[in-house]
Amino acid sequence: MIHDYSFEDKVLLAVDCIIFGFDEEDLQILLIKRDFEPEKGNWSLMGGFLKKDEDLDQAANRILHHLTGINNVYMEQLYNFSKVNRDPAERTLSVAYYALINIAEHRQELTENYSAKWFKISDYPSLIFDHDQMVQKAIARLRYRTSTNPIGFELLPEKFTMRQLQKLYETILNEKLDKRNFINKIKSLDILVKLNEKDMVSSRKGSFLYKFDAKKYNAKVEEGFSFRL
Amino acid sequence: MIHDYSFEDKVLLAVDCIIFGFDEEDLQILLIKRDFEPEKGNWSLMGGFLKKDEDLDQAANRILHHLTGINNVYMEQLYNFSKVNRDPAERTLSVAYYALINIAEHRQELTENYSAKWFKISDYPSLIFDHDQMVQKAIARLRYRTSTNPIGFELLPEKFTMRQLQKLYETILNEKLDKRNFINKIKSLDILVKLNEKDMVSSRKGSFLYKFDAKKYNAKVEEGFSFRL
DNA sequence: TTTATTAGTGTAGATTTTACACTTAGTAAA
DNA sequence: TTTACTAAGTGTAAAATCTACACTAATAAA
Repeated sequence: MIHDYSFEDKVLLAVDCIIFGFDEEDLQILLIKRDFEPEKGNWSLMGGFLKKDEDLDQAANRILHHLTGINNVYMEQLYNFSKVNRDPAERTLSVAYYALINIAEHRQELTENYSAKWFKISDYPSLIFDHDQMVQKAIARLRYRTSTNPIGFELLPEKFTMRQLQKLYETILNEKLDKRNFINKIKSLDILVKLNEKDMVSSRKGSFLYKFDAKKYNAKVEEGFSFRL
Repeated sequence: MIHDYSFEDKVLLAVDCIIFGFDEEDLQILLIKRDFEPEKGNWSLMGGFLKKDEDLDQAANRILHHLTGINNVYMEQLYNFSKVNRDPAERTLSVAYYALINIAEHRQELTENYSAKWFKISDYPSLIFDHDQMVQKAIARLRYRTSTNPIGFELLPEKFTMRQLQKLYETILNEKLDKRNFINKIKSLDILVKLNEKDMVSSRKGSFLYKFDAKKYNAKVEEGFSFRL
């Protein structure tokens, strides 16, 4: 039984972020080229180290903000990766977080001020250390989470079309969905508001825009409703 | 961009284990009375600190074995708890793991050699630090995991009756299940073997014993089967 | 031999999921 | 202004799954 903490080993704790975006057709992740050794010049998740006066959520937000200028997005802790030699330079553990970004809203700030680059999930370079494993685990978690919570909307503009939403789920779940069945399902959930506004980009006819109604959703949850796609 | 790791803060990393058992009627957790300050004399999860030459899975197994004599059980990393003042004595983070134990098989060694005690999930003392939160999160994860993976069997003896299995799921999911529907569902999964043996304890008639057929399950998974209860 | 107790079994109705094809609205080109 | 083009939008029948429900069977103890 341990009494005196001072005999215990301390470790460096990194926080690495899998940042997801969605752009019309593809689920994407935001990567940076590492500019220091080891693995200098190779692609990497965004990361940093936990400081002693912050918790992990704060660290993840700080790191995301520092490297991208982005604030206030959906983030969730994923897993603590701890293999002894995962970082050849020194013993570090890394707590992975994933974040959901609305690409369109943040494209400017990202490309103007930071050296990050978006890659399609279906075709991204291999990453340093165990970062590939982190991405795979993040995708699995994202699949589960988007099926049980209405967080997919975080990846879309505030106003979106049914086709965008469907395409998003198809991409995340990696399966083709039937248009009518999908719309019927979504409508039956009754957590969207249909706007009197059309998106005219995707077709001549134009398609109606919808918004996620968070207030309605929360009220329904109070009454026992649970989202399930 | 960080270059020299030596300027970064290091932290103490604890590993705490939520150890689940199941005993006829109730889901239980194994707790110990803390015998050092702070919070001496209060009930606590089993924990210890990560050593620099082991990964978290190893640490969790070592701690479990050291405090209970138990080896080779199902364990899964849960979450990394990191609130700055969660341990008033010193800044520590804690990675929670949960374990599934077949109580009957381990009762002897536990009560003979160690000072741990089983408590019903429905009625256990309040715990030190953020350990109550850990337990709640572990229950939620257990609920999800047992619905999507055949790990419930880890909590039962190798040979078990349908009623035991049903009672187990009822307890974990916290809802009453219909006997016939449950059995039909389980049978349709086709991953159990019925033995020519009866358990005569629970009734005069006796009830047939079953075993989980891991080989068959794995073969089915290969072919695209997925467990879902 | 009777009694008491839990094990074990099937089905009809309700609900949910799936598969599937044509019309409409609007733009752009002729 | 007519025509052609493109993606949006809509409903239903069949299949699959889920749910509710009650009696008989086997055995040990009295």
